[in-house]
Amino acid sequence: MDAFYASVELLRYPELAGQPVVIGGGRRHQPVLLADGTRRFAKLADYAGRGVITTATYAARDYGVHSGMGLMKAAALAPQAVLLPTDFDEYRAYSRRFKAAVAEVAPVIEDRGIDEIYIDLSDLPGAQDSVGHDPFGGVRALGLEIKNNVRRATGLSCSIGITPNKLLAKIASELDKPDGLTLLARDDLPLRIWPLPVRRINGIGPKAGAKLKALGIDTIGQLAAHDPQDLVRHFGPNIGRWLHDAACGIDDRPVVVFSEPVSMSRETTFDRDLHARRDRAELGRVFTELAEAVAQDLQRKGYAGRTIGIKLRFEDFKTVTRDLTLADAINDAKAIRHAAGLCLKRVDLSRRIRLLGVRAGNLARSPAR
DNA sequence: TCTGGGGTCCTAGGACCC
DNA sequence: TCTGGGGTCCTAGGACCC
Repeated sequence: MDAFYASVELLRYPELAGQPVVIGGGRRHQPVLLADGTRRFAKLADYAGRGVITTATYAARDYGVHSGMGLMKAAALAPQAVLLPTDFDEYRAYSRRFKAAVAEVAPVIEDRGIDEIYIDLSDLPGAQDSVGHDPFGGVRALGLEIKNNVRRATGLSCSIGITPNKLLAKIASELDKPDGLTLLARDDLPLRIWPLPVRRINGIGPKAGAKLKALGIDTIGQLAAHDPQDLVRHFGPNIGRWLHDAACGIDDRPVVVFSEPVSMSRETTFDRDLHARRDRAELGRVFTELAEAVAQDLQRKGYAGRTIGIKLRFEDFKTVTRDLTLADAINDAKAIRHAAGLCLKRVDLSRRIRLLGVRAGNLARSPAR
């Protein structure tokens, strides 16, 4: 989906169309409905806190702001941009709608979070057809049908890449954003994929990107031309081989239509860093709330966790985790809080705490309450 | 003006067992 | 006193993604 959260907000506030809009932060900057029927929106410049951008409209991105950027930093770049609070319930509702609209056309879908999916078109009637002189006319028609269905159901645009595998589809879907439809065959690799920077490969993040750059590898083509043995030397056998395969467009991962969850967690960043002793009461209260939230999530979805863990981030941004595996899976708030408390005892709390989280892993199905 | 929240997967060392 | 090879489970941290 294109700029998903921002696009959903534009449906609600159409007067913001074309303007730089940024989504992020807490509840404190709701739009206010004025007596004359217009709305007053918060500006990025008004923000104070530790939030980050979850999504920015394309107009806002022109100012150099992007998702993940701290709102205070973004305010320096685009002070007049409109700031809206994140409304996950609304985005989840639109997420369900767009996925249902796709499923009407192509039901083999892999969920990749709230605004992304992989679709397997290979067994769909017409997928292999050519239309006129276009050998890929069949899949192009399918792509257009999916886009139309999504727009009809949600009013939103999406971008689609149709290729022989998931790796290439992900890259192709981003080549023509927004409202794109990009078709790519194996033969297109040298011309369309190899000139792109290695970071476009899903799975090459900041660390691997920097390491490749240090080796003189900037583009996917350079990665494909590089000696695989040398990549194995620098990245280990698994990542080394994967890097080279990916650059050559090789990817045989199937579209996975269902997978069991592995863990469920809740975490929160405090408005100010808390001290284990001086802020003991507040810390304890939040800790209990997080345990209760995890318990609720588990119960609502019908799971219990045998491993309970905590996460702390300190004022210097160093992050530690501790976990504890029990004899039996639990999803009761009191039991989770107790196990998490045992974990907390194993952490040195001399630094001030920025973030606290509670996690349940090793999940097993449990009757929903 | 530093850096959210919810996830997955991988690695590596140690305990423990046969 | 010094020593095998294979396996599983647990814990902690880190890279990466949406």
